[in-house]
Amino acid sequence: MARIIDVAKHAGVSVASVSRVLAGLPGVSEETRARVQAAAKALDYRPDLAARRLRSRRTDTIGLIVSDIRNPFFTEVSRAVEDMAYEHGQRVILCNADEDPEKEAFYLELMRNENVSGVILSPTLPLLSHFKAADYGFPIVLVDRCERGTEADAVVLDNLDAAYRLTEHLIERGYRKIACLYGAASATGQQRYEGYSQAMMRANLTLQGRALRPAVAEARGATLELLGGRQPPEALIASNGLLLLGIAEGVRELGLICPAQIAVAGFDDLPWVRLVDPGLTVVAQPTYDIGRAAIELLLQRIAQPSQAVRRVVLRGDLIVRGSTAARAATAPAGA
Amino acid sequence: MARIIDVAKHAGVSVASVSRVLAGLPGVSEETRARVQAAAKALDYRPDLAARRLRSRRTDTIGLIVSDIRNPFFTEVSRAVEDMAYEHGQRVILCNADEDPEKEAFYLELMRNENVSGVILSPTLPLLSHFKAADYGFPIVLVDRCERGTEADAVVLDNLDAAYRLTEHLIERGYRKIACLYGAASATGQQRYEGYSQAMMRANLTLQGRALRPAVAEARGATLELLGGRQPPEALIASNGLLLLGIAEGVRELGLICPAQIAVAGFDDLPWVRLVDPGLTVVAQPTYDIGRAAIELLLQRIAQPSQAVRRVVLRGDLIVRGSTAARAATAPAGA
DNA sequence: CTGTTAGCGCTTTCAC
DNA sequence: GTGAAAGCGCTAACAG
Repeated sequence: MARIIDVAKHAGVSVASVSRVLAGLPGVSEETRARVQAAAKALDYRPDLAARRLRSRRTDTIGLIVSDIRNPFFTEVSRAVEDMAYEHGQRVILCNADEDPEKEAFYLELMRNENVSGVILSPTLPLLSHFKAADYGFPIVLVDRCERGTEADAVVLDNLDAAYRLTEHLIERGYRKIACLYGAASATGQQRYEGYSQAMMRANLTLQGRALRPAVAEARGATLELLGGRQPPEALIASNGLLLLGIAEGVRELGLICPAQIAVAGFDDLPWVRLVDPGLTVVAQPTYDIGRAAIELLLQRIAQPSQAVRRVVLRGDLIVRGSTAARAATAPAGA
Repeated sequence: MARIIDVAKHAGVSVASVSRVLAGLPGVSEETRARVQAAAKALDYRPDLAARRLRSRRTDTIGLIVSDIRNPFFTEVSRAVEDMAYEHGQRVILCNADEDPEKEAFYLELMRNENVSGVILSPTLPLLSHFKAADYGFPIVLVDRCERGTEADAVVLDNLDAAYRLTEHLIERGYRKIACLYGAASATGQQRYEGYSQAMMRANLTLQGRALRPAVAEARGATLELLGGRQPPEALIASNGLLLLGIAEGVRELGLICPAQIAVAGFDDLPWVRLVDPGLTVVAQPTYDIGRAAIELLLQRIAQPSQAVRRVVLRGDLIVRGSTAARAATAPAGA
C-alpha cells in the first residue's frame, strides 16, 4: 500500500505538497499539482482515513440511527439521507435501534466514540421524553419523532393535522363509530391519536382508541376483538403501516367486506396498500423530503452549533381509495 | 475530552498499563487494573478510535453492501449480520448499492479506503459475471447471489431446487400453462428461472418466461400483457417479492379471481402475501440464517485468508396457501 | 508486572 | 510556492 511519502518521492516533491494537492487547497503551482496527481495515480495511492481523521480531527461522517429498519418509511428516509450526505462529502453510518432503548443508547455511545460530525435520530419514546440535543457532544437532528417542547432540531410530519384530516374524511363519508389503533411506543403514534381525537370530538363522536405495541400481530388481535364484540366500529384507523397491515389481516380473517362492512384507513403509502381489496385510503408521507430536510438541518447545525433550535414540519398527503367509500346503508345524516 | 495520558496520570500509572487494562490484556495486577478502571470511569474516558485504528492497523469493521435496501429480504439479512457482528466485536457499515454497478463500485472503493476487515456483498450481475474475491484487498463473502464457478465464499439459497419444487407443486395441482416472470438483473433470478424450466420440461410442458427488470411496474405490465392475450397462462410464478407484487397488482386490475382464473406463486414470504385474496403460495427464505452464515464465513475467512473457497447453500421453505389450490375445472389428469 | 518510547500516516503550522 | 517538522492519541515493542 502506497503512502503519502511514496507519492511525494515519486513526484519529487514534499509530503506537504501532496497533501495540499489531494485536499484541493490553493497555493500549489499547476505543474506540481499535475505531477502529484500523476504520481498518486501511478501508485494507486489512497489516503489512510484513520490517519487523516486522527490528524485533522474531522471524520466527515454522520450517523443515522433509525428506530426500525424494517419499517419502509425509515428505509426510504435512509436512502434520501445517504444520497444527500454523499453529495456533501459525508459518509453515513446507518444503525438500527430496533425500537430498543438499550440498542439506541449503544449506538449513541458509538457515535460519540466514532467522533461523528453529527447524528440524525428517530428516538424511542423513553429517550424522547427527556431529550435535549445539548446533552450530546455532537449535533443531533431528530426525524419522524419529536414532542412539542423538545429542545432539538427536528423534521416531522404534521401528525395531528394529518390524522385529523384522515378522520374528518371518514366522518364526511358517513362513518360514525370510528376506532383508532395507534402505536404506544412513539410520540408520533400519540400525536396521530390526538388528531383523531380532536376530529371525533369536534363531530361529537365517541372516541375508541387502542394503544398498541408497534407490531402486526397486536393490531390483528385488536381488530379481531373490536370487530368481534357487540357494537363493532364501522371504521378502523391505523397510525402507521405496521398496524394497518394487522388491521387488514384481521378484517380478512373475519371475512368482512371492506368498506361495506368495515372501512379501513391509515398511514404510509406502502406498496401493498393498493393491492388489498378495494385499495386502502392512507396518508402518504414525503419520505424523501423528510430525509433531505433532516440532513440540511444537520449540516447547518454543524456549521452553526449555537443557532436557535429549528423545526421543519411537513404535510401529509391524503390518498383516498376504495376502503373508505361513502357509507351507503344505515347512516343517519344528522350532524 | 480525556485522553489516555490523563487516565494514566489520574491512576498514577503509565499509559501502557492503561492500554493493557482497557484492551483486557493479561499481565496487569489486580490493583492496577482496578485503579485504571476507576480513573477511566471518573474521567469518562473514551478511546479515540481513529488513533487506535491508525496505530493497531485494525478497524474491527465489516462492510455490508446490499443491492437493494428496500427489498425486505436484504433488510432482514442486514439485521442478522448486524446482530452477529456486534457479538463478535465488529462494527458494521451498511451500504445500499441500489442495483447500480456504479454505486456498488463506489462502496467497494470506500471499503478499501476504510480498511475494513471484510465485506459481505450481494453483487449486481455485471460485477458477479467476472467476480473473484481475490481481486480485492480484503476478505469478501457473497450473499444471495453467486454463480456456479464464482471464486468466492458465498451463502445462497438453493434457487434451482426451490424454483423446481415451486413449479412442481403447481404442476401437481393441475396447472399446465405456467408462466415465469424473473429478474433479469441478478443471477438469482436466472437460477430460479432455470429451476422452473427444468420442472416444466420434465413434465413436457411449454416454457413461458419473461426476463424483467426488478421493478413492480415491470411485472404488472407483463401480467396484463400475458393475461390479456389469447392462450393466457393458468398460473404465474415470480422469482422475487417485487415481481410477485406486480403480478398481484396486475391480477387485481384485471379483476381476475385467484386461483379459479389464475394461480399465483413466488418467492419471499413478505408480510403482505397472506393478505392478498386467497393468500399467496411462496418459497420462504431463511433470511436470518443467511445473514448468520455469511458473517461466520467471513470471520473464518479473516482468520484463515488462504483457506479454500466455501459455499453454504440453504434450502427454501415452500409455504402453500390458497393461491395455488388444486385446479378444479378443465384439467385433464393425463401425465 | 510496569514504564519508556517509537512510531502508525497524515495535516498543518511555520519558515523559507 | 514549497518543504521541514511537529504532533493527532494510541498500541506494542522493549527494557527494566
